[in-house]
Amino acid sequence: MLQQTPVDRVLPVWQSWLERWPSAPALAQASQADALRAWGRLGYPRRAIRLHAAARAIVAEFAGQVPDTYEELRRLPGVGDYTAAAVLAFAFGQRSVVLDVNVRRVLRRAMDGIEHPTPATTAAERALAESLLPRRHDSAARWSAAVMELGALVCTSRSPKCGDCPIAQDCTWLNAGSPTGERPRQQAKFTGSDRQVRGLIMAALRDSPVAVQSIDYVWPDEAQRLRALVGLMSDGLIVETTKGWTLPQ
DNA sequence: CAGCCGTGGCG
DNA sequence: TCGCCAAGGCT
Repeated sequence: MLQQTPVDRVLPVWQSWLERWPSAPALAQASQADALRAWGRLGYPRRAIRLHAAARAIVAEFAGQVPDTYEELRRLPGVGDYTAAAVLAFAFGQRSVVLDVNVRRVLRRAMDGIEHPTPATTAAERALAESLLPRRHDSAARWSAAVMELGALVCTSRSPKCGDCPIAQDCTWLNAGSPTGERPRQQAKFTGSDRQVRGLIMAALRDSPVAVQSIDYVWPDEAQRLRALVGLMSDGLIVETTKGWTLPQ
């Protein structure tokens, strides 16, 4: 849920989700449609499908127990480098290099003196993080949590609160006068995009099925609407039934 | 590797 | 108002 989504927005959904499905086997028994509805408006609904699929994989391949190795975690749908590393550190207390956008930004500024990290994680960056990570396992997980928090609350992308920063004296970027760097990546416009159309379709189907001949009220442009429907279908987020378009059961 | 995938709050 | 950006992952 936290992938590309602020903690404050995730928290209420996460709580009700775990109340309803407190374990992987519990989630595995739910329908995809129920998972998608419980996901609500968190965004990127493919994550809900992947989380649900991961729960079923955990049941099928790991006897219902979340695996505790990097390789096994990475086999689960929706689990990439960051998520696998985070689960190892924060759920299992292992020493793993957790490189999310917050950690990357803090290290970039403090150590390299550059405002923004590159779009993709580099080998040098990984080596640096590894060299800074405490050797003790419990200290390592605590360090990662602390740096992530520092990046999320103080060393933010826009208007960082350097006055509140505990490592301000040692920050290369701040000591260099906080030079403006290049933007990491520009995000495509959302209004009028296929993403918006997909979101509108998903929002409608979370409430109830929509008859095939009635779906055009969601978005007038037929070509774009069709593109969104085909995409959502191929992503396994919607299906066409006798009742019309619905969430997958 | 670049492009794509939601949503909402904030400056 | 509107662009920026958020505990990434996948193709």
